[in-house]
Amino acid sequence: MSGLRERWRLKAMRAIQERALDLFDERGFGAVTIEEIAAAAEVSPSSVYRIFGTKEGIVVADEFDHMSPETLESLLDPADPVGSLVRAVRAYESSPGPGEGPQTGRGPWRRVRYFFAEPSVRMAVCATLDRAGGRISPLIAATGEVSETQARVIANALAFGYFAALEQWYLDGGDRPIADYVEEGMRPLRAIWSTPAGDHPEPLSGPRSGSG
Amino acid sequence: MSGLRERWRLKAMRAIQERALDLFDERGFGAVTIEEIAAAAEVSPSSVYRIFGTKEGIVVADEFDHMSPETLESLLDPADPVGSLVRAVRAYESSPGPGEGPQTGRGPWRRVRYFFAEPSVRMAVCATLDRAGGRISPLIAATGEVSETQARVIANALAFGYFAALEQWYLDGGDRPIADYVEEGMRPLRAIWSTPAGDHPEPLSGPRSGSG
DNA sequence: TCTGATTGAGAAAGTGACTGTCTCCAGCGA
DNA sequence: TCGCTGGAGACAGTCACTTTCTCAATCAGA
Repeated sequence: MSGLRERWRLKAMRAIQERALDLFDERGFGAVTIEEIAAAAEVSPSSVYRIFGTKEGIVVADEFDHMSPETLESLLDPADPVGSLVRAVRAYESSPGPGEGPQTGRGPWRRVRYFFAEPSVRMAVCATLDRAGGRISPLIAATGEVSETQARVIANALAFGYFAALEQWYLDGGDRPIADYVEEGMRPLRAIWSTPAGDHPEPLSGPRSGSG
Repeated sequence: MSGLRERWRLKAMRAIQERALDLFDERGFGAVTIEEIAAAAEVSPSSVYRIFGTKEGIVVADEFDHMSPETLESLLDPADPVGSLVRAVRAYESSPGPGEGPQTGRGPWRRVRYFFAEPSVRMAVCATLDRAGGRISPLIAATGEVSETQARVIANALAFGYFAALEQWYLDGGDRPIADYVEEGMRPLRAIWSTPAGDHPEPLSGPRSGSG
């Protein structure tokens, strides 16, 4: 396993991201072309597109998109999605190396700045979250506690609630754990699960409902 | 008031949207160029960009973006955001002319198909909802019932919850009132407001909290 | 180790969305 | 009626992204 080709790809991926962020930090996202990034990373522009799809993809590098359904399922407890999200964020946050501050240049959080500073990147992040919601909702629906529509609503609330918390973290300067923001910000959502299940579903059925 | 220039702009706007949707329906979103749309609407490509900004903008035509802060504030009751959203949707739905089915070609809902069928349009819709969330959240925060982060989370839950309901409506074929989907889908979110206020806030404060 | 099939990187040309800039005319206020 | 101005059109340029082709390197089988 792990053929040379895979290795090359991984190496190129890192190189492109690092060099691209260097250039972005230096001259701004919009002022850097894919061609320049490719040159700096010593790969061809084609490879950049093969690996990341879009310019924004270099920054977003959708982790959720590449997460296997099994991993996602094992990560998300449908009975306590907020809690599992908080735990996941906390685990992720403490993994690379503690003490390395947010905007200290390095670290995986250097990217996050562009999530909120660059409109097109923000848009790409929203698209990623949207896809994440689409993957989460069936897991929520599988519990049978809520209708399909409600599962979608809840899944989106989770995905974009996380985003909201992340933005607040960013706006505050990024020097507190993100997980704290997620936990605090999403506390109201927990009321959903502390409500008797029977109070939610009542799926669409019966006569065509009110305003016809 | 209502100078000729305004008139021209409105007329052009309608023409562009109508003709563009005709072309999209006929040959697909991706296969139609701005130049063709401009020609069909008898305006210059520059005007298309001046009016809609992007190709996707022709379809999305962000109503929320152009809503004045006052209108938004009068529309949204921070004490019952879900309820006011449902009411707004119901009002909007019954306004143009009842009985005109969704995918019967005409009607304002012809556009919605592209929200979900065309990825780039979907992305633009997400961006619009994201901006809507950004405008809603201060209204939620103004109540003082929740922290700023929580207000952001809730605002996003509302905006993208609406989107989720709309998608379900679309997937079901679009022959029931959207408001029904919104009402049913967002029912769990109402639990947020039926929870004693004091249970939510507890804003970030005190010692730098848990994991440091 | 050699051989053939396959995969994937690079090269290059093309497309079209979007951005400036300029000109000019028509609408608006005096 | 007469400037003034804002906005529409024309146009050239940029660059993200696509498509296609070629070729080298990798991997499977003998």
